[in-house]
Amino acid sequence: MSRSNPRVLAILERAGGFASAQEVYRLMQREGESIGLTTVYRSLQSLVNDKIVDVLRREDGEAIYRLCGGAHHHHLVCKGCGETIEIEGGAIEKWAKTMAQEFGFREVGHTAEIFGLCPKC
Amino acid sequence: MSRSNPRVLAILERAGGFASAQEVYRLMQREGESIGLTTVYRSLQSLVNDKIVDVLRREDGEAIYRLCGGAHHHHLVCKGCGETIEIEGGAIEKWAKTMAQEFGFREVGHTAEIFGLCPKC
DNA sequence: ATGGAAATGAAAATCATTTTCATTTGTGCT
DNA sequence: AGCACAAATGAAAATGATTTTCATTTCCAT
Ligand SMILES: [Zn+2]
Ligand SMILES: [Zn+2]
Ligand SMILES: [Zn+2]
Ligand SMILES: [Zn+2]
Repeated sequence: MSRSNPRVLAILERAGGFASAQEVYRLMQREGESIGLTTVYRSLQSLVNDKIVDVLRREDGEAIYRLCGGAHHHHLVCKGCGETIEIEGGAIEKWAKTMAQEFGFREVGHTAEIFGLCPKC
Repeated sequence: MSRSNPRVLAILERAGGFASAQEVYRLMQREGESIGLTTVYRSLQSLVNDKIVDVLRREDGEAIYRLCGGAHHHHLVCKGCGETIEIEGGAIEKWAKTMAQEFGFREVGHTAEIFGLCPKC
């Protein structure tokens, strides 16, 4: 699971930072790269494990993979063109901690995304 | 899409407030209710349209349906037993608005969930 | 060069969800 | 009651993403 990773990663970059497994596969085909769909899935999974890419879900449930800096952060996503901006959690970091504490939850994590239309769309 | 809705809704209540379509179906079977899987899907969809239930995604992408009060709110979910607590967004609401504004986004919405282990788990 | 481990990919298997379509049910009218 | 027509239902097939299987290929160390 090593020779393919860089190739998949390169495509993901060229795709604008995010794409589904199927899309990565189609893109690679179109560019004449030789790779199997299975390997695309495996590479993406491996990149997720290494925390090099981030995975989340489209509305329809399809997983999309996204290049991602290492530190904890959140996203501002354009519903129109898909552009993704990494943003700081700011106030919600504390909010999440406080809420969890209030109800006695342990091993807490959180997700938070903002979506809308970017200036261009 | 009317005779089934109340039955599906009743099951969802008895299930603790949330379940996937497949789970609702299995539960109804087990309780001797006569209903088709297709109808379960359709009823849930209809309940979502009427904003009586809320739909979101499990980690694995399966859609789960959840009884839900009408007002805007967020959730604190137990990874162990699935218990869900509705909570206020508090600081998040302003955070989302501010962030969106800063980048010139319009028609903004947001999602935020906290997950962890509840006191019982 | 040789053997074994890791990586690959085609094809089959899974699984949730949607679509199709024929049948059943409900409702209003005569 | 008898009839007509629309809405609701559900079984079975289709779809589509993801995973599993398994035989083959590629690496790498000896
Ligand atoms: Zn945009
Ligand atoms: Zn955060
Ligand atoms: Zn719990
Ligand atoms: Zn909110």
